[in-house]
Amino acid sequence: MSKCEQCIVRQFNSLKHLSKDELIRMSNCKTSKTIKKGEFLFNEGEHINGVFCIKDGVCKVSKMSENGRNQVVNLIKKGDLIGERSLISDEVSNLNAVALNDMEVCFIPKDEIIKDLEKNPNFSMGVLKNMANSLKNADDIIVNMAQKNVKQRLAETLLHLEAKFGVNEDGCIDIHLSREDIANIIGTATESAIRLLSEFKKKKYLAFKGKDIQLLDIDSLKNISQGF
Amino acid sequence: MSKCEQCIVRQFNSLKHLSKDELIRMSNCKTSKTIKKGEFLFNEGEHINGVFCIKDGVCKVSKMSENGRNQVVNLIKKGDLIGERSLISDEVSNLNAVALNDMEVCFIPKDEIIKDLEKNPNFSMGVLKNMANSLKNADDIIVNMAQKNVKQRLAETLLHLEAKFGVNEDGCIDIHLSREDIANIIGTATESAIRLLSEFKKKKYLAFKGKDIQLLDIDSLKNISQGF
DNA sequence: TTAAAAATATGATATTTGTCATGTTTTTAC
DNA sequence: GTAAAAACATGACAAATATCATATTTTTAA
Repeated sequence: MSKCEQCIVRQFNSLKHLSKDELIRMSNCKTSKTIKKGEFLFNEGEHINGVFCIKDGVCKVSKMSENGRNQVVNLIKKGDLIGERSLISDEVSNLNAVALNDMEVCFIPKDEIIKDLEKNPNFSMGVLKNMANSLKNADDIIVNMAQKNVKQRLAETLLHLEAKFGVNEDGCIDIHLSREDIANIIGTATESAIRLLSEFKKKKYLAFKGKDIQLLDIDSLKNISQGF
Repeated sequence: MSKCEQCIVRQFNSLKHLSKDELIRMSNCKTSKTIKKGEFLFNEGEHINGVFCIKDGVCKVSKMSENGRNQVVNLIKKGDLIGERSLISDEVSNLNAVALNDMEVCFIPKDEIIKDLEKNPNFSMGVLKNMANSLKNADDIIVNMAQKNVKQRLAETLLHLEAKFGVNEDGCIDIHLSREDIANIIGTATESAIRLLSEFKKKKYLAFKGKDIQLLDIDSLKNISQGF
């Protein structure tokens, strides 16, 4: 089993604040898992009791609305931690997480990390900073959901996805999402998302390569996202 | 000037984890302020550099959307802390806060609190728990904004307001919000909010007393909020 | 490879919501 | 107390979006 103290992935999240000793202890109690595309990391209503550190792959974090539709609230990628909230509150998860492609993750049990959180102020400040940042993002998303129309949100989301996942050798946004996933991110019907993507394609703001999306006219998309 | 160690308000927020010594030091560097209805606690783009502890009154926390409309993301009341994020990141505020009625607040400078955060694990865990909770709420709001229609969101918001602020001697929700405020919470046009409130009134789900709102048929409102 | 299933696409239509106009009521400031 | 401003209210209409139907393409699994 790989060793946390030698793992580069931890450099990208709050685990970078842990000392070598703390990492060695963590290594001894963590478990590594492979999660296949489409499988769950965890489900709404489950006790997570630990933190997942994503070594590779991407998962979507979503929640069922009372209307019976699924809303994607976050995409988590290599280097991210997920489940930090389970460390802090004893409640069951309010979200579920599904792998969008094959993933390599490590699971670190809650009990182990809690000690570090209490003894290592650098680490707890790191976790706090991370949460503060997530909270700020969440506020921005709330404002966008509440105040922007579907077209604006689609443009915004496409720009955001390209910024977060970069482009592959084809120039396409380097993550494969179904049209339904995209609709569930922006909070609209799948048909509406498809229609608007077609419109954007017709206007040459983007192109489809296979099912992936290449952004062609960033400026226009920015303008649309801002309501011009 | 009143003393933090004798102030009951702190029992309602993470400051309850501070020791007597820490509170005495805090007392010596805090400032008390009276904020009149309609005045700002802070504005988008400002460096806050500290935390406000609300001794009395209510403020709305909002953010301008790129569309030029105001979105209320939170209501903060007696006992709450606001500005915790400023402790953790050095960025300017992304939100602004306006008093909805006359307020009594204490301002505690960042430098003072940072020390406690690093030295008192109970306190930092308390702040973490608080943030974790806010984050969970934010996720719920995102899902509601994205998946519920305006009528559902209005019903949901009315129930939420009554749960948070209780009812006064008239049986009305004990907070005065303008129709515009309500519209800015649910993310709709003021006219739409007014129209739906009138509809709810006509159907006897609620009544107006003066400008305040009394919920009459909680069950129906719950059903509406859930899409029935 | 091939049939079945899932995803994508698009039209037609109904519903929801926003916008503009206008009038009334309430609040504010002098 | 009164005039002006703000808040509330409602109608008419336009725009945005959801829903349902159906066809095509792509993916999956045997």
